[in-house]
Amino acid sequence: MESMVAVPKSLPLLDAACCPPLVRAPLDADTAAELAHAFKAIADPARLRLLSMVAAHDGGEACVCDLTEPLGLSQPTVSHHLKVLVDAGLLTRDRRGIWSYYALVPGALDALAAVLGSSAAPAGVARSTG
Amino acid sequence: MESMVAVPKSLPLLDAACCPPLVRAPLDADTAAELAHAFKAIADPARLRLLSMVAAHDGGEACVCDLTEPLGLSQPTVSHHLKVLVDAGLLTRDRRGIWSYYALVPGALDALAAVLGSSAAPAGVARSTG
DNA sequence: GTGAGGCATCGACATCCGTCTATGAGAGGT
DNA sequence: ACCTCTCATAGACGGATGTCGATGCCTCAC
Repeated sequence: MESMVAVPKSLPLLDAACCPPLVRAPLDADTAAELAHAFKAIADPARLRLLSMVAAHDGGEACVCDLTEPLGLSQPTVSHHLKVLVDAGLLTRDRRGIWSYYALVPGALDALAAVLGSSAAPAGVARSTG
Repeated sequence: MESMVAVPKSLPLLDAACCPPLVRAPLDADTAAELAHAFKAIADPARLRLLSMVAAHDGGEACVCDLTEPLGLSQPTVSHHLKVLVDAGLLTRDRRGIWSYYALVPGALDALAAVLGSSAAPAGVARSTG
């Protein structure tokens, strides 16, 4: 059983947790599990580099062939990491011809940042005297 | 678990990466590894709950005895997770009497959030002189 | 139709990680 | 001095994770 593919949904937890950072109130077990799942997606050197490489690439998108060499990992491994990021709702996949172009999901990283930061939240998020 | 002694200090990587989020330029392997190490610390349900419970606790600090029961994990496991968070520079430990009080490191989570947020780098994260 | 190129999936392997029980180290009270 | 209480550490175990090579699928060119 592919235990890791059990996340077809995007990031509902971020919608629910966009405003109250985890420093405001204790997290329940379920919310913590979903948040941890999202953070696990970015808690890997290869995936962090993939995110930054995709974001910094020309046009804001990149195909696997653009990422394999600079990352120094095999093509299947890169595809695996990209799949994890897509499943986590952080990347989108757009297949054009024989190439798969990956791009950042706008606001996804910001949503994660909003959970962590009490003051680094995007505009509009209330900021209390914490 | 001392084999991961690569991060004995606070979060130097965050000082270096506070301004340029990962979406600005591709991360080098070394920076990515350090960032991943920091995110791994919070990429766990138990540790996320610990962070929130400590932050929301009376006085902004809590001892192990306050955290074990609501977390539903054994005391050694809780101590293990707290150690990971302390090693990651996210918590401080203050031993008073027979109790160990843990508290959030101010700005630590904000620094991590700043790495993620692209447009969430607003009028500058308040970085008190540390 | 046939071949070639790019990518996803499969299966396997080594390692890491979270959890437990058992035990050791300090501090405080009687 | 002794006991109790709190916490940290040690050792062990099962499951999750990152990586690879091999293979299959799909698209395009000829």
